Amino acid sequence: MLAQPSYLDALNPEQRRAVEHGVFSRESAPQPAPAGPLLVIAGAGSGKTNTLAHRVAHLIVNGADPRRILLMTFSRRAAAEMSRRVERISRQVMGDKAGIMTDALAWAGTFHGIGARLLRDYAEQIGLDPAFTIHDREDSADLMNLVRHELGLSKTENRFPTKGTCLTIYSRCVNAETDIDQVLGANFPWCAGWASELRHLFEHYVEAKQQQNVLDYDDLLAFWADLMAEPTLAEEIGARFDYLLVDEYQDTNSLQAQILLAMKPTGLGVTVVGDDAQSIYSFRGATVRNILDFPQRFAQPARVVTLERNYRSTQPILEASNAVIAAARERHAKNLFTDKAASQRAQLVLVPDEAQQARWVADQVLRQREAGATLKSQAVLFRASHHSAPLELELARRNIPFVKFGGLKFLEASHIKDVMALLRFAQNPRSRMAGFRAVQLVPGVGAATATRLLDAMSEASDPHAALQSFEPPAQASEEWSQLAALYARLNDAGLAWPADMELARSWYLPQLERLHDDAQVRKLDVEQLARLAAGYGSRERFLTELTLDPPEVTSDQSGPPLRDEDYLILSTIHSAKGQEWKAVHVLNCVDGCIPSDMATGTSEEIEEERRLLYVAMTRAKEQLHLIVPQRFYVSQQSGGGDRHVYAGRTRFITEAMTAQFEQVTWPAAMAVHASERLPQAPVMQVRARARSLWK
DNA sequence: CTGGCTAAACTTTTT
DNA sequence: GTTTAGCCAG
Repeated sequence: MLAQPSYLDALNPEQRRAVEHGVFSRESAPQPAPAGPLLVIAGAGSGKTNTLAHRVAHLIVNGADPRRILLMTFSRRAAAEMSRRVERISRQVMGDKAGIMTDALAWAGTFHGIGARLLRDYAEQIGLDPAFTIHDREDSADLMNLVRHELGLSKTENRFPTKGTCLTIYSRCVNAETDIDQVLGANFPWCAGWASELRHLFEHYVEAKQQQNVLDYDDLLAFWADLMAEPTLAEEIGARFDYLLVDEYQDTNSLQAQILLAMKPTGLGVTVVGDDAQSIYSFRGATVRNILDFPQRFAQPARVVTLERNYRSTQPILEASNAVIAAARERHAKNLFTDKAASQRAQLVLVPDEAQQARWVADQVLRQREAGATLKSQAVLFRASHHSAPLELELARRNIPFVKFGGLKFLEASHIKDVMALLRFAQNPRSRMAGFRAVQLVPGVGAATATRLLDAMSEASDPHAALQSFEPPAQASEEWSQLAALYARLNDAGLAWPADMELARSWYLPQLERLHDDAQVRKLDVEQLARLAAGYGSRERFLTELTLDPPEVTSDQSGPPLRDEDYLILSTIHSAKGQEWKAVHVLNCVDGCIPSDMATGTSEEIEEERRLLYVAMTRAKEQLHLIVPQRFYVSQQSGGGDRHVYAGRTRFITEAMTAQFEQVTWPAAMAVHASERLPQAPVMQVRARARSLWK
């Protein structure tokens, strides 16, 4: 007989209720049928990840089959963290056997990643070729651009929306399951005049994807939903899992909710966890209605457990954060409380400009380290990736190591995309996007020759043979034959990954030298990619998983710091979700940055920006600094040249709320000066400009 | 037809 | 500051 399991002792009563919901402690498997649906509303820092991990571990310890647990998280990073914790908890009870059990927790990943796996399994049954490759956002945008050109939409009299905007609109329609007119009206009013052209464009975009046997991110969800719309398949797939758990449910969209319901129509075995106050992905179609309406989606309504005890932050930090979110227009009452008393309030730091902000942060970070805090226990958060640019310079100047999350990714560098295109084209010869990029690497081959080749390949029953027999222009023939030889070898069934990568790399390096002045730096990235490749089992897995879960760190630096080295964390607020640090610095807490001047169109957008600030603030355990640079250097405005503008403190911290903060002015000498100069209302001109772009 | 050039437009958050 | 459309010489 199992004793009262001690791993549950550390949980508070609400957490415990969530963990134990419907789980019967018994010595041996199997568990009885899973219980009804469970919704956990988990406030910031309330031990959400820990609770979910305990629930999974508790299920496994009590006989649930880990191979039949589907665990969906927001990123693969979160999935890995969850698996790690589940194993640690299980180990307390099961000893070494726990490792084997949790290794079997094979279905942990993102909605998109799980979708890709299921679609490959069931491809043939829904008319897909299982060799499909997956387009990342850039590939999707490029394909959209191609179609846009083919339809003559790039030279309309009034400017047609850019490829990125088109893709965003398309994606929104798919993810929110909404008609294009509605999406345009609600989110892209300046494009409303283009509705019929866009519809036409999307029709051809979908056609192009299908011809090329590629799926974009949206397809992974949409086709999964389609798969579940077929009753026999839905039955079969749903029955593969006893338990279905979803983290960060507030950031799922209606398509994801539909998939969830189709997987488990009764709600038996379903657990979702989230916090409506931390919903920050509506730009991606996420809707907070998913979590609010969840209890009523099933015949047997979900049990709701609310976690309000905060284990992360000190009382003053929590009070300041609560004050910010209390001003939200719509708020689902939750009162976070903590035992962690502290005398130090959150700081509101006034600095003259962004350069001084960078200096202040660097000083502060070093001071904390002197006081014993590692760099890794500190983070600098910001709204937009480029906000950290001056700080990155300052850190580099002072030799303070850092790692940046969010923003431009490793995979977006052109030389990395080149290598990926070479491999993707080998994997999927129907992919015009990959082929178009890959073959133009041959000197003397441009867009016209590439198109001629791709046309020949798409008409041929054997595209590989068509490539081999293609006749390039005379001046390219010698280099071409080398590329053709490369593809002959890449298609050899006997080739064992990662040998493909080696072949592609050795063919590509001479091209790299020819194309780029800074070939040496780029070469290091290509080598990094080759090292990464060795960690995957096959070419298909490498391409799929890298696309769905790209390395998060930028590679501009001389390479990511070594694992055991100490480094400061720089992150966009979005990428900071679910994380926590001892000390948090939030850059640019001014109107125009938070809220972003790109997101002040509707009150919904503004509310989301407020939640974004709340998410940033609630990452802090002991120290929180919101920095307010007063002067910005703005360049290239339509109105006339570069100039300085004065920015006001973010509107989300009202005058009344400033009592929650210790106000600091730096350097001290500017204190008097600053209070005279600080305008009450925001005066950044960029907002008007941004709006006028679309008028 | 390719590839180098200039002029002009654009600039959030991410699976 | 960065990407893209368009032009033109070879």
